[in-house]
Amino acid sequence: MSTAKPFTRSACAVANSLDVVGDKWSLLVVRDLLHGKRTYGELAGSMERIPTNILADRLKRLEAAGIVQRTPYQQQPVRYAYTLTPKGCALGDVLLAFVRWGKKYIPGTLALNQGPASVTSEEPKASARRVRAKRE
Amino acid sequence: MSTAKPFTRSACAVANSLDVVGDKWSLLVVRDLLHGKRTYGELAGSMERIPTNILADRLKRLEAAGIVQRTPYQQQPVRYAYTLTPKGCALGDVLLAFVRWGKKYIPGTLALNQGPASVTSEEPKASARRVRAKRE
DNA sequence: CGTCAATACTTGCAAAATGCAAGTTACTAA
DNA sequence: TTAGTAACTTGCATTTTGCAAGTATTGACG
Repeated sequence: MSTAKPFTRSACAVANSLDVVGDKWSLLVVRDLLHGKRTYGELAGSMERIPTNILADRLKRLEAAGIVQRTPYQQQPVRYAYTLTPKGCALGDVLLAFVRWGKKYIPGTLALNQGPASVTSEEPKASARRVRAKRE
Repeated sequence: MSTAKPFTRSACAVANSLDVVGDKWSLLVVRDLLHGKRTYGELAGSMERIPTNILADRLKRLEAAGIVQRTPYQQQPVRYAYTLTPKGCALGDVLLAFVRWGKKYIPGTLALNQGPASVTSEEPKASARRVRAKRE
């Protein structure tokens, strides 16, 4: 029978979660995505200065894991917007736990507007939009 | 003025939390400590087979971060027991968030008795105790 | 006394991940 | 044609991981 046991280490939920987002950058990308950032440039520029090759790699992994979704928002020069899937949004609880713990036990740290309001639907304004505004 | 800004990346609570426990093993050690494991051998043997050098390193880091506490429980051959500080216990909420997320979104995973009951005060029985049992 | 066994770590070294800088591709405005 | 922006990719040096084996301490056994 198909025993279906692709677990790297064990069946522990914690261990397997860490195999997906247990590194120093993945959850920061998810955090920024929750905050409303959507393009590669926004993620690369605004964060804690994640190296661009790491960002590209994390986005690929997170997409493969079904946590982020990549959709083209423009055709001519194909540009992609990254958004969280329900699975990715659910990581907000983990983020929130980290925020609470960090704020309480690491003096000086603070939460950057961890509100659910920032996940509203806006278009990737400015940047690439500016281009075709003049054309018509 | 003493601006006190020892932050590696930013003042974000998430980023700083990840700088402390944002790797694949640290939280698993905390998990096992929450489950009642206390000695180096128990941690090394029972887990998802953490390499022993990594375990030693993580215990040092977690101790330096004020998350675990190392206390001798025996003098002759000095043996240490590792326990969680309040700061370390508080990571239980983060673990719990991971468990919930993992169980929901990673099929097949499960929580290993994540009960707070296991943190009661027992002695590091067996192991080193067996030795002097025969003496009397 | 010599050897074995157990606990708790270290050390060596190959393999993988990370981080910085620079390059590439696509396309458009001037 | 030149310059500029967005989105990546590539090279390479440094760091971290992981596996295996070794070390140190002490009691047990013969």
